[in-house]
Amino acid sequence: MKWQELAVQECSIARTLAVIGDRWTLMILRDLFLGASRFEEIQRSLNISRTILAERLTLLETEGVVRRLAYQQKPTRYKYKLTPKGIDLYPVLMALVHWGDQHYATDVGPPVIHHHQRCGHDFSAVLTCSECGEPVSPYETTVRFAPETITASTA
Amino acid sequence: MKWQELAVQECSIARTLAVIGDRWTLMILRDLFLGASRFEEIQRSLNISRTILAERLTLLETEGVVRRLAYQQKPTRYKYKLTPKGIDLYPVLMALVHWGDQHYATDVGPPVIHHHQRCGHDFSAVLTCSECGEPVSPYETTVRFAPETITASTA
DNA sequence: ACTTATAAGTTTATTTTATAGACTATTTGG
DNA sequence: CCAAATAGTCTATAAAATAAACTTATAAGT
Repeated sequence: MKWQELAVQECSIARTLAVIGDRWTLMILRDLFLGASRFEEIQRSLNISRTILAERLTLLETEGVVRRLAYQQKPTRYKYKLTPKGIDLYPVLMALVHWGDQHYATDVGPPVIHHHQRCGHDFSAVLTCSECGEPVSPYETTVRFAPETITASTA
Repeated sequence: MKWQELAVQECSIARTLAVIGDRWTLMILRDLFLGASRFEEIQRSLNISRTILAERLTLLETEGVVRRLAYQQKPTRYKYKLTPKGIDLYPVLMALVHWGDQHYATDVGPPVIHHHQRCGHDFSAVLTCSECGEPVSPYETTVRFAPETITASTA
């Protein structure tokens, strides 16, 4: 199977990865969450190939994850801003951060500290159940396939 | 910058993506979470190139995300099993699922349903604060860089 | 007016990675 | 002896990534 075909799989992980699952897109999204918005800004921050950056931003815009906005005229120049759909990726980024903090922090601790203004504490991401609010571990969950869908190829 | 160099960045997202951020690894991990363990099983499920699968599994083993275990002798054959470090990726996978369910579900609903045995309900992943237990939105958080680390190149 | 600088890309040439499919080694079953 | 199964490896080709130069439009400095 080629990578592109993931988009039409009957699996939410596959469909998600078809949009953000390549080697640089999540780094671009990190920068956008940290406040970067201009092409040059992201390019310099990541030291990424301009070709790749342009292509990825186009895909993200096509998918509605970012919006391309003119921030000046003469010449018209554009910046990129997360849409609500893009902001919905926050839990993905925070889950990645947390795993990195858990398993790749050095002796000086995590490189970036996240602060929850509402409660006033530095925090890390915890996955909880939408129904009972408790933390969820994979040992106490089960999975079933929705009956109306074809799942054989993705099971 | 080349992809490999992400591993030595002062950023937990970069370090995490250096391990699991390529186009197929998260799909392989999905299969492992769903109970797949043998090479042929994963290869057939994803219809992935055997070359890539072998290389990715080797990297995951090197990084301690999976363990390679002999499940028979004569000939010795191996299966792959998530380590505790690998199981710690559960929130990442669930965050990806949730975003896909939110934005790419068809009219028949999400293709896979997750059930929380402890509370008895079908659930979706909610990101909460480790300190106050409340759901966290990016609008109510701030970020700061740990003082001991070099952050200029990753800010 | 001329030169330099900036921003947001695009183009080109080269290197690296992905992909499909054939092939290998080892054993069991018929 | 032949076929089948498993876990890979090898090879040839296609696709993607990378670095660096180039483009277009404008403003600022001398």
